[in-house]
Amino acid sequence: MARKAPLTDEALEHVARRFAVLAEPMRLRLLQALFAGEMNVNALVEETGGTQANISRHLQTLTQAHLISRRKEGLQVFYAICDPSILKLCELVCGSLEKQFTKQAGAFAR
Amino acid sequence: MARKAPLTDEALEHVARRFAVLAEPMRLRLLQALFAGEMNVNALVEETGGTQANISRHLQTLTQAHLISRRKEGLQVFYAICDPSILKLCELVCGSLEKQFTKQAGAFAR
DNA sequence: AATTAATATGAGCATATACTCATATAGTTG
DNA sequence: CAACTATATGAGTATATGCTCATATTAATT
Repeated sequence: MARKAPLTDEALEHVARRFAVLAEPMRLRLLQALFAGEMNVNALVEETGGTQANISRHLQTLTQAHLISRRKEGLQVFYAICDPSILKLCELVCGSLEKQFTKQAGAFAR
Repeated sequence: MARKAPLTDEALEHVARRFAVLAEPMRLRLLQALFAGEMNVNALVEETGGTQANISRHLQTLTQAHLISRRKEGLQVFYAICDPSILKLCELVCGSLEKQFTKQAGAFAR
């Protein structure tokens, strides 16, 4: 966030939208699968255990947010992570949550 | 995100929840105000231009997520950021969006 | 051209949550 | 204790979005 000037309302909405896109477990599962590399829809369906229709919708959401790229090859469509910040974002959150839970656990430890 | 083992479903839900808490412009505005330091509810109401009831609810959400701390002093309640990762998260997203928009703008430039 | 395979999408339902208004609670002061 | 101030919360409404089922689209194959 700005160290100097505050963000405009429009900028805040964009930031919020970015966080909202990441706020679905199924989409995180898709991203997690894609961290290993490019995959097509069917592979993602199998990997995540979701339905084809639902996965397709989530992939659309991620694509429109420019978090993943779409490459068509014959009948298949391959998706891949195209925003390098995603991994860092997830790692930051995981680290923060881990610390938080550890601290809470410590309140009981003796 | 895990470089080795994938996150469990429960962990993914926690991560998604953390992102969801950050996915509201008004909450981001509150956090932005709090980056400058501890503030009470009334000050935050004035700073953000929201209603008292709404701000109070958002502060509750942020508190329950352990992103901000709550300190009561007489009639007033002071809130402060207590999770250092928030600033980095917001900066990462802003940087990513900025790069994205710059790139899109470049498609038109000549 | 007809069939098959991979992916996308329209429609409808269910749920979550942001917002408002009114009121409750907690603490202070006369 | 009564009046006041700061904050929280119950109830209700509106909107957004995730999910599913069925079907559409696109591309390959025979």
